[in-house]
Amino acid sequence: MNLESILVAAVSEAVKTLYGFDAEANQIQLQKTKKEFDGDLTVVIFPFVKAARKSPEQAGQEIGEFLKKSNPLISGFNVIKGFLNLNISKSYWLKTLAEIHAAESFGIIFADENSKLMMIEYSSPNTNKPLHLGHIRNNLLGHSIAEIQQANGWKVVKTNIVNDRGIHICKSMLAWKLFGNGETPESSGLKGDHLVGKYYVIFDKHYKAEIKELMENGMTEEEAKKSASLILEAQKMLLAWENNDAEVRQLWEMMNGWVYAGFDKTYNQLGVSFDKIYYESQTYLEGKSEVERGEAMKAFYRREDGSVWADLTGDGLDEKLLLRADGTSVYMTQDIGTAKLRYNDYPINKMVYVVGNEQNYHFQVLSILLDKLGFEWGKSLVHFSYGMVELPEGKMKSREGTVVDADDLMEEMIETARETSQELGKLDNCTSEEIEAIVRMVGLGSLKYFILKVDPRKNMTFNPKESIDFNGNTGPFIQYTHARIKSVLRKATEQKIDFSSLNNNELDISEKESSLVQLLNEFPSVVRLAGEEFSPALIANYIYELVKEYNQFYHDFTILKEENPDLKQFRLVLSESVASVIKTGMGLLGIDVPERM
RNA sequence: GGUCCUGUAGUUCAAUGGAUAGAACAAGUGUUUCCUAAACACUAGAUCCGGGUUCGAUUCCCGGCGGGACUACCA
Repeated sequence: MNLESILVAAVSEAVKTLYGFDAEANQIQLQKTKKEFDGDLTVVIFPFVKAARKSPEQAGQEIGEFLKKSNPLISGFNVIKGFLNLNISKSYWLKTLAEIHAAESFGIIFADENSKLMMIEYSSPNTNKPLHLGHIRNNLLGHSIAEIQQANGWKVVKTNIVNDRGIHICKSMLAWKLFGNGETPESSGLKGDHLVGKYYVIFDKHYKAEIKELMENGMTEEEAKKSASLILEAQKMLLAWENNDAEVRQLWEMMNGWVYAGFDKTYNQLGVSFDKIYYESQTYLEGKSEVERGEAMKAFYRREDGSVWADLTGDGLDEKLLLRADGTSVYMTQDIGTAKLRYNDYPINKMVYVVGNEQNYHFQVLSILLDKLGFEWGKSLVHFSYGMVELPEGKMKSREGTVVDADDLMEEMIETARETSQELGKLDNCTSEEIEAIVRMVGLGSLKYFILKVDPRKNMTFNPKESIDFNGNTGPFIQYTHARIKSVLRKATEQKIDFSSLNNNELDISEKESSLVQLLNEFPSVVRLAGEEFSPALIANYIYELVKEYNQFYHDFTILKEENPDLKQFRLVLSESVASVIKTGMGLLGIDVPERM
């Protein structure tokens, strides 16, 4: 039984004995004692004052006395207002640290054959332009959540749906065909995804010019948008693609090949990966046939022009297009097909889509459509909806060139890490390979932590003009602390000091030390909560707090020069445990920590 | 218009209905013969407005005001 449940039971017994009060579980509120007060854990007395018919102070005093007498874990207490602050015995914390230190993978639950399977979709890029900062948030969240769920005992399949077909792809293809003069990644020196993105922009430029011209000749904007030759050509291309036109398919394969090579580099740099990749081009036909099946079973209906729709007005929503009049598919069509294929391919217990909150409506609709098609799992899809990354001026707009490119940003962060390291002279004794590895770790660590420390549901702001900090609540701060601990441990090993376990369980350790053990002890429940809430931010904030506390300890106490060998050993064990939790926790965020920096 | 999200120091972020609303950055000041000063310490600074529920509300409810997203034969 853990400390909390022991105390809850003890408090329950206390109020029963003292006041004849049968407390319900949620009435016994145990919380961590705030820093400014003496104590480790605090019982909130207010729920009992009515039954006690005493002032909160008096009741707190009585309950405190009772607990202290009946429980050797409690070494003391004090009451302030309606709060009973309990001191937990030092020996308890020593025993706890020994357990933490001995644990194989503290805080982690491994999956076994009985574990349930969670499929997590993230990234889901379009193959018409390179990845940007918004995708970075998506990828980091998806990867981290997969790690966190795995640490909570789920079997996880990471998946990606590549939106490799559709009108937007045809736009890049058409522009390249018209204006590209055979340009390739090799001939241009451009990364493949950037090259294709360039033609997407070129399409848009020419398309806009054409619209403008048509409007000057008297068309309304709406008419012009529909009748511009470029868009008609792109639509024709999409139709040709769906009809397996050899030439279009060949162009498509070539350009997508460029993009995939580029994406692979970006994913690799970012440190994310997938167990199973689906391609829209391979799932949309399944979606189409599902839509047709839905039409046959009268879940959907066909309009006179041949387009197929779902009427969702009964669900409080609008009507939703599922197939265009020319028979081509839309985004929703393929998502239906992809979902079905996934459930065919895997025994999925929980399907999670990591997709931005701008698509809340889309997933609401998808869920209903799958349900209407008779899939019993339709309503159980989880849309993990995260907030947008905004610039100080507002949303990033690819057409206005305000996007922050993923490759550029990562490179900048690594360069900043390199400069900082040089200024501080931290890596003067390292080989160039080591330097490369460390500055990469630190640069990416700063970026990843910056993004993941924010509550995923909230929008966040990124200011490209102010580069991401390396001091304070940042990735490098945490990495630095880890490196410092490792440095001390290396020296201890050199000095042949044994810190493989604790020899003395009756040491008189300080408040700061016992509170560090207490904090370490919270790690498993933070991992549990992060899993339930789908929130890497909880892990990030926890690690920051741990590291901040540890740095105070490191500053105020000496480790290797401590004269009492048992105390020295305790501090080494404590330090090693902190380093281990930092490494594990940061690992759950997809952030590496260095041995030195 | 409709649906949904959101509003905390100058800025970026925290706070299972609990104590004097925490950090970081930016500003100012200090700490190094001592295990890595990418550290530590100190000073100053905030809950959009109005009601309600509660012993207690940043948190829950209602009404304003501000910001955002969605509401495409785009993805």
